[in-house]
Amino acid sequence: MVADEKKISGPTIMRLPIYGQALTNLQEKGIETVSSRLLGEMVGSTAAQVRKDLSCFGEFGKPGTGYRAGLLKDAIFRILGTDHALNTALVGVGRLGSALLAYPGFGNHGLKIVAAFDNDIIKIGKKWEDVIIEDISQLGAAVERKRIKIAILAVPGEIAQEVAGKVVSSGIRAILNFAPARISVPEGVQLRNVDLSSELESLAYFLTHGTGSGKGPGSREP
Amino acid sequence: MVADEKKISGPTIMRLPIYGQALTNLQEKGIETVSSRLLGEMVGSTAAQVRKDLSCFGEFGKPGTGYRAGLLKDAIFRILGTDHALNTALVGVGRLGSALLAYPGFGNHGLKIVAAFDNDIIKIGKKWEDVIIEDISQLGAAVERKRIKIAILAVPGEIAQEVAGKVVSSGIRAILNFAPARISVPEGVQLRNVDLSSELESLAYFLTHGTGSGKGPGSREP
DNA sequence: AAATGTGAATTATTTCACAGCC
DNA sequence: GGCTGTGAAATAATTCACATTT
Repeated sequence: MVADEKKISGPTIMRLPIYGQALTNLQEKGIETVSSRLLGEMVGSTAAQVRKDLSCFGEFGKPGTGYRAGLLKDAIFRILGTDHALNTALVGVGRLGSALLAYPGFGNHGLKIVAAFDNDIIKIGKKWEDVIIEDISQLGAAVERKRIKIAILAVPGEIAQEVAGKVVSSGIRAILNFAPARISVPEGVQLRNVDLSSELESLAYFLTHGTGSGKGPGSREP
Repeated sequence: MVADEKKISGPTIMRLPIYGQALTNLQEKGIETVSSRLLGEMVGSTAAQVRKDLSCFGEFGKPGTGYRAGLLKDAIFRILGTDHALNTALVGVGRLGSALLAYPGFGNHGLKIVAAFDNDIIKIGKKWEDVIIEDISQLGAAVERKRIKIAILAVPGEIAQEVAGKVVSSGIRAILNFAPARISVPEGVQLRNVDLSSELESLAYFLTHGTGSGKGPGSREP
């Protein structure tokens, strides 16, 4: 709510969670201060990149000293919006879905899977990691009752588009899609596809064709 | 082996698998020809982008007609290197790992999970999706015997770096890392991190701060 | 001395626009 | 008429270099 953020570029935003993760690690080790150089090393980037990214919002670094890990971490999660509760629904409790329910890291910060849906009569009513699986028809009601803001889609590719439609109808405006299929959503709905096959296939390219690592997450310092 | 590829940029390579997927869909429907406009729509991009990407290698499009879906698809998988066998090992058969073993799409093209490893004595020797789980100590032998080229890491974050070391020692030169931790590898080893928490967190940003969708996979036409 | 923040330069990527082909 | 391939323009992102602060 405070008016501080300037304008943050796309790639920078994709890196913020990674900085947040590294800062959390540092804090757990009791380290209170970190330089852009060290932070860059931790996340596989450069000092200059880190400073540019971090210069977007406020001033959390002191020349000669570095950044205050705690303050910076809090600021990052505040910018991301994960400092307050952001309830999430899992749609599709198959193998991948149930793995995501238990994935460590999804439970951190404001993000929390508070409901799970499936169309398999066998699964409905069962409890999985503290969440009772409901029929997909209950989605709309649950979204309202539990203030769900984000849906994680982990359904078979063939029904992904159909299910995405139901998700959008229920009022959800952000979808993280793990289904091996492209879906389309109306304007105003945020969509991110995590395509596991694509990741593997593009990795194959870099394996056979020399070095270069592309620019996806990962890589080594220069 | 043929000398045709020009120089393909990083972002283009990340999109090739997605084009490949779309072209496969078209081919299954019996559609033999596709325009850059339609292909762009299918993958959530623009016609100009598609043409630029596809212009990198050879000429598979005919003015006035479009691209030959079949030929283009084959060319893409040949460029990616997934037209011939590329054996893959899964390391870590926990919830996420076993979901990946069964993930549809990983079995397609040249990519195939031909071995799985874990350190849990209970799991070792069991068969999961046609693959017998072996002790991690067998990794080196299996890499040589089965010509394994890529490792998929799905182990707990705390041991990810240690396991990555073993993977590299075994001779593997490409790692797809699903562990919720950054790992570092020697130069010459291709590394790609798939950080599920980061994806969710950056999606949270775009949810709260208006539209813009970043530039990760996903988005809508202009 | 060490490290940030930032304008400027460089490099990369996307978009445009149009000549040439079917 | 519709569509590709591509050089040129525009936009975006990274890297550099350095003035400034602790």
